[in-house]
Amino acid sequence: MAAIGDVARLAGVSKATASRALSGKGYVADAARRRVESAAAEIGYIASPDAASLVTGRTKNIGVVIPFVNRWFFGEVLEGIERALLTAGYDLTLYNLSERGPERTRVFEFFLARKRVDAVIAVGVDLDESEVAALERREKPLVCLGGTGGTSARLSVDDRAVGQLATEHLLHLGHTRIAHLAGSGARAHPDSVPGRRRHGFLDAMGAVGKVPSPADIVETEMTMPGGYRAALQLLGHPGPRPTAVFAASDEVAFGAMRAAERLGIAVPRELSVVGVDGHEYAEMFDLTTIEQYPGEQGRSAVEVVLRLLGEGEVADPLPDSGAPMPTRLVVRASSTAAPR
Amino acid sequence: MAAIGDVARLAGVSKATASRALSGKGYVADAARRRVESAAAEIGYIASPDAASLVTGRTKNIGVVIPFVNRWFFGEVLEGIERALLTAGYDLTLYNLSERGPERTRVFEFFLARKRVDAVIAVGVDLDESEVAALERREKPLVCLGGTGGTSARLSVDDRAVGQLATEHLLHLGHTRIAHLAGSGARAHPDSVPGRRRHGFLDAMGAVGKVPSPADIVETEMTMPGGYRAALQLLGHPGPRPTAVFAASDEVAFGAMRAAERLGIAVPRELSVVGVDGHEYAEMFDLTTIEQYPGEQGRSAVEVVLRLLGEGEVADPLPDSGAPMPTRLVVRASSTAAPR
DNA sequence: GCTCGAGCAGGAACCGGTTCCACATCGACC
DNA sequence: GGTCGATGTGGAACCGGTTCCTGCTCGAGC
Repeated sequence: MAAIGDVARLAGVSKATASRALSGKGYVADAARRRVESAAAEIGYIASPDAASLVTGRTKNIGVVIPFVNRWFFGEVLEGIERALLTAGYDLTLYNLSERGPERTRVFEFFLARKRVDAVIAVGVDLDESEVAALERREKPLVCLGGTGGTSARLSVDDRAVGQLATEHLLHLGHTRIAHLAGSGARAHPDSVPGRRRHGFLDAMGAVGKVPSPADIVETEMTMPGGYRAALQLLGHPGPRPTAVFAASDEVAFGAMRAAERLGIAVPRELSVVGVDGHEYAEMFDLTTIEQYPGEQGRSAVEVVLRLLGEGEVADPLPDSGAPMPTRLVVRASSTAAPR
Repeated sequence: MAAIGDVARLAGVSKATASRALSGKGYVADAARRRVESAAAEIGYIASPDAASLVTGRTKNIGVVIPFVNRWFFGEVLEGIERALLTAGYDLTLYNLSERGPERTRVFEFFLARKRVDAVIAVGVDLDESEVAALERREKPLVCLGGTGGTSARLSVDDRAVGQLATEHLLHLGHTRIAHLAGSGARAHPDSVPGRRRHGFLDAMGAVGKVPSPADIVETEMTMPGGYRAALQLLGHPGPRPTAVFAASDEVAFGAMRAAERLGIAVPRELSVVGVDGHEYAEMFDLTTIEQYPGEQGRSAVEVVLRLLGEGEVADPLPDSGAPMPTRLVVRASSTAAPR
């Protein structure tokens, strides 16, 4: 394989000059630069990132830790991150981790601690102190998107407000008994995403003097089958039922709609359903939802990471770092309506 | 940051011995090995992969090219690959590429051609010669999972047989007019996955002397909304309709079922639907499907890659390299039934 | 005419490992 | 007792870049 020494020799300059010519840093005469460039092209020279990393300490590679790739929100975030990194000339190393365990420890202590990545983006991960410490010890910038833990840069939507808004929408329609299909751990971890959404739900209910019965808050895995099972449990028994459901995600909402159909409950005539995400299927299911823009969120996370690494114009204004990411309520009449 | 020289000094040995002790290669006295190990632990030494790669030429990093992360099949494959690589101590660098274009060229010519990855796994990508050549030039092993192009290692299910089996199932039930919701490009690219499934469909129909009318084969994006729109087009008009549909994927099938519901067509009484994939939602939707096991497929791809890289026991028998990956027909009575 | 700094180029050190080679020791075997 | 192979160790070269430092040229300014 061609090395930079070969290019230099062919161009009749030293390695130092060839390096400067190709990287564009430092003084190089135009003529020399052109000779180096054409020499490089001629022998198909491609620089070894390893050698460069070794001396510069930069790898142009970002580690991304994400618990699922196959849930819509996470998949979209990942795609957004990937695209943004690629256009910035960065690689993305993927670590697909969910539950705590030896594997997860190994990734933080070993894989991420090596010199391989310049920084880490953690999406929807609840980090504990030791994990954050492992990164800090190696001075790796960390950007968190959703999830909890990690002190430095953090991006997220205001999940409490999201839960509140969704619930208020149902209240405005005149519903009085509203149930919540919450994500698992919502009660146990009030700071987690499901916890915050549940909190918003309770706030909105409390504001109009309602205290939901415990049976009207069901926790479930945030997937379609999870929503399906939870909704069967919530709606499947005889006797009075809630007339509206706030589902912690669109996928849960789809499952709930499917369960309602199975139970012969008409949506929205007998049951209103609202979700969260702006899932690409929401339109097809005619689901009222609070959209968030995961692809954009991923892109923003990359922006912040690059800024932390000192890339891009220093003059670039920081993106309102504190402010929550945008969301939008999208009402679709065939999933939410006034109660009978 | 601690370097191997520091470890060596602390242990009272040379760099060479420290390196041998830590890598386990070459002769090292037990006592020395223990001293080196405890010295390394004491100062929290972690080897720099860049330095090691520079001299060994191995990066312990595999590039994965995949067109979508947010479709079930691809997400599962990706998860399977990730897990298998992680346990083998490899990193995974993700390239999320679909359409041909300058970006895709850039990835093959530049990102993948550098020394950063030891090998490439391409999932569901139709590679052209120049792309394959770019990898061969750099002597990077390439394993393909689905998709077309690329001569070396290739894993896939027998998609023609899958299409045939699905269709035969419907024929056995007594259906005579069967439609096919095909993936886009099925007709134009007979070697692609959708093309092969369509081929199997036509074969099965042909074997009983039927030639489907062109209107009964609709091509669509292989997603739920795609299946929905295609099914509306197929079933939405007045007049006689097909009594069964073979959908090119489960997601398409879900969309079709949703469309049927919207049109007031009862499944399976008036319309049988069969899909392909074994999607995690298939059980909930009670969908008859031909399961394949994308997670397993990803794992197998990793196995092959590692073997090509000379990892693992040389004695390991090759996994029946030529044979197609397994599939299984799962009949669920509430999506397929005999016609009225 | 001299000084000074900008522009340009090359030699050499260096990043942090791995590996080749030379050398030393020691027990076994003839 | 001498030869041989297995075992163990260290010095030094090397992988392929980047960057520091030195030195040269040349035009501008005094």
